[in-house]
Amino acid sequence: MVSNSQSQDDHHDDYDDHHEKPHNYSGRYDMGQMMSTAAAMENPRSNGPPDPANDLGKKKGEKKSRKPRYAFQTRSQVDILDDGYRWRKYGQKAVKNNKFPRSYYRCTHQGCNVKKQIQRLSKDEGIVVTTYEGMHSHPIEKSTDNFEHILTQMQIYTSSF
DNA sequence: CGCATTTGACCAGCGC
DNA sequence: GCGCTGGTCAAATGCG
Repeated sequence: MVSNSQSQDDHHDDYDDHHEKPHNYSGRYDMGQMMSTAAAMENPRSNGPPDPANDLGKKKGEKKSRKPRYAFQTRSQVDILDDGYRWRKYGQKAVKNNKFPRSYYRCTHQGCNVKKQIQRLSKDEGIVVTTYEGMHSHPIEKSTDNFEHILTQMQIYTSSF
């Protein structure tokens, strides 16, 4: 898409930075298990015909939207904000209004489909916006006994305010 | 050896 | 109906 060096330099300027503060959560607790059984979620990608006679799939009874999204703005130099969970990067795309790429992370827990995306503000390179999608239904496996980490997070939150 | 990360390509949705 | 963007997956590679 960006490969084409055609029009893509004048429009695209809807820069809405109406980010919510760490205290503003507009959403209800919708367990992100909507796709837990996604084990059957196969991808008819490269291999076109996965199951020609298989028409039972696609039980899209659930709405793919309605996913609570929590955005947090943090002042940090690194985008790798460790919140105590294990994340696996599954993609990276560039944003139109941002010269910095956006990183997509996913929780590596079984049954935990929590997603997280980190993006930097082109306006303020020192600001990192972390958007969490879904909720964790498992304990943190990180050693919380490390006071240094706690202090780090405390500083982050303190800086945020 | 296992896991996490990287890049490219593909699909779906929406706009016009 | 076509084009475009965003988003996700898949395979390969590197590192511990």
